[in-house]
Amino acid sequence: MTDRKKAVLAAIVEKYILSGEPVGSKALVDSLGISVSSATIRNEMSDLVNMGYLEQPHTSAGRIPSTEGYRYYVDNLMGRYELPQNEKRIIDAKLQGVPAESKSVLEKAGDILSELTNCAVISTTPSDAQAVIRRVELVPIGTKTAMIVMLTSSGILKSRVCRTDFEITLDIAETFYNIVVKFFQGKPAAEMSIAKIQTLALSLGDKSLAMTPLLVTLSDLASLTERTEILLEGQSNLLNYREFEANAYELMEFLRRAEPLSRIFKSYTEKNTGEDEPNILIGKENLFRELQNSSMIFNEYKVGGRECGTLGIIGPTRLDYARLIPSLQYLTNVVGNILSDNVED
Amino acid sequence: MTDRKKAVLAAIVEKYILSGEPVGSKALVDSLGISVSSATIRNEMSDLVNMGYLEQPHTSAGRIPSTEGYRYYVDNLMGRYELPQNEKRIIDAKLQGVPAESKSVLEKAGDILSELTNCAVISTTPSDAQAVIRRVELVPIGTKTAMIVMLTSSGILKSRVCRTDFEITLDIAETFYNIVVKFFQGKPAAEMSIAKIQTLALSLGDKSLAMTPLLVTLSDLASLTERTEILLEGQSNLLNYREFEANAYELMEFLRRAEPLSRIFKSYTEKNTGEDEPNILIGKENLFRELQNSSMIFNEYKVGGRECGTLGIIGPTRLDYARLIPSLQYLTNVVGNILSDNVED
DNA sequence: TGTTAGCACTCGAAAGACAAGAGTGCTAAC
DNA sequence: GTTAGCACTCTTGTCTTTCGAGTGCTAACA
Repeated sequence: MTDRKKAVLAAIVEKYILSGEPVGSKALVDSLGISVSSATIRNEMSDLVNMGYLEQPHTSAGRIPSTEGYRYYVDNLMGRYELPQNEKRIIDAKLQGVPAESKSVLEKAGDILSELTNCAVISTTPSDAQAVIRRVELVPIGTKTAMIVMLTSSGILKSRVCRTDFEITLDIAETFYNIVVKFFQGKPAAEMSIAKIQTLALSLGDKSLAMTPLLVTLSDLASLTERTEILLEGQSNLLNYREFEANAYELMEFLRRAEPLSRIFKSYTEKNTGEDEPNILIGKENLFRELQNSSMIFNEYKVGGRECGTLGIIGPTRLDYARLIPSLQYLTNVVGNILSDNVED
Repeated sequence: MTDRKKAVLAAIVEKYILSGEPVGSKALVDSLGISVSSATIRNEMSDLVNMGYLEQPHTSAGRIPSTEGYRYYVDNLMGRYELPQNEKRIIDAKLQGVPAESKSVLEKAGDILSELTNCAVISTTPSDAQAVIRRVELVPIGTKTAMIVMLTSSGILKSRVCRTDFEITLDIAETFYNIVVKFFQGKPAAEMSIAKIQTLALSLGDKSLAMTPLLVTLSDLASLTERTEILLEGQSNLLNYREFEANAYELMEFLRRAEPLSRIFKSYTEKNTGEDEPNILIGKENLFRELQNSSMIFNEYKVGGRECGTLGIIGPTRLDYARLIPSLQYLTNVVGNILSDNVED
């Protein structure tokens, strides 16, 4: 891989990212600084095709980068930028005053990022399989209705309304708190299986009937700390790319299903060696057929020093990787910081 | 408008709804029970064009219903169906076990409805300009963080996390509750303007600084009871209709903006004379350009006997009105009932 | 007066022909 | 190793032609 080949590949990738049209040798010579003829470049391009970095849609069209070409570009050729200060300030300003709930923060962050990138943005709400239950509150709403609020050590806050057939008396509330202190507080949320809850409820004698719905709701909440919810923003942006004209529906349905995405995220989160680099999946590197002419860039955000959620961009393979990565990185950082406030104190 | 004309119009509308292709005289004769020749039907069709109920895309194509044609069909010709019991049961089953929060209920309902109709579904969270604050709770989350939960007379439940720079002591909490009882409880949520809150906070002397964020959050919550949030489900369904091929992006962005939609809903809710009929807006009857080749069917759901939110379907003008209306009606009913449970007691 | 058969006419969609243009690959010369 | 030159390939756009579905009209009929 000579230096000139690298320059040619980089130029083709960048030109194609901008235009979406196959790049020809002549147009390339102009944009490339070097003063060589188009024929020379043609030879280089032909080599790059043989090496697998470029492909031609048909004989007489220009070349477009292959998955491998993008990969080489991203790994070796692409410049690394820092997001300029004023962009950062704009993002900060937009996130100002967003309600502290993780979902609101992520929705807003996704909104900002999708506008910034013209791509679809996916994010997962914080989840933590190791989370320990820190605090549980029972908030009376009506005589027979209460809201249960649960906070974990990792700052995950979940609440749900629970409706029962019995009056929630002070006595019931007290029993509930006793149980919480004895069996839940300080224990891993993952241990609160439905089965456990049910045996526990049975042991309560005459209070069992009234307590069961409360405990079941609490166990639901506990199980939510493991399960992530997937949020999707700016999907309509995808409609603006020629490459999705044919199968926009398929792609959007795939994104809506959410579950495969969370599988992808999870498998890469586990692999992750700890450094703050975003994961990049280009074109055919995606195992799901629906994503094979898309690229994803995703990055985990840290709440209280621990990775527990993901923010990602999905678009066509010709993403402007160099520009998007710093945006994504900054936003994951900011999101992590905002959500970490829940952990403090 | 002779009986036969009515039959012809109805048949054309129904055929077109099914196929999306202009309907010709010959094909029509077959599907129409009457034994007349295609020439006769052609005369009728020609009349219907003159009356404004049909239009032809070009001379040698079949006819398609105009906005007025659909309108006449919906108002006079369309059969009225009741949703069959087993469909109802399926819907009920799908809504079983959904968390009682209005947003979760509406999301699920939208999901069900969009799958049932192959359309996009929009819904608004309950809002009530006349709502009276029934109950407010301060839930400690951390030393400096609390969650404020507010319940209105109409069963609207809102909560938000509030982070302060001061420790939320028992004393502060007590002061908060005193203020709530004195100034908020039993009062209309709409009266809690920021200005009022600020003068109130100022009068608190040395506690003012600690109380302000709490009161501001509460006032935010109060203002949320008036403002509706718009939820959108199944938008990708729209991509399956030929009529949206060209401007899917425009339509989806319009739906995403949400605000114009809520204006539409509001203006029709006010007009509403009280009977439980869904509103139907067909094609050009929509004032927004982006909706002029779409139709909307929407219906208000009642919480505690009072209309306070909307559930609606958006699709191409050739909606299967007769089939969709009962589905929509049933779902608005069910949603209303589920959400009304929050009001009881 | 309403209905029908017959037929010329219209128009769009599909298929084919053709030219233009962009880009390539190869060869021979520098 | 580089370059100019040139024939070749393949797409895109335009134009024509053909085909067929569907209409509108007229004249005849019940």
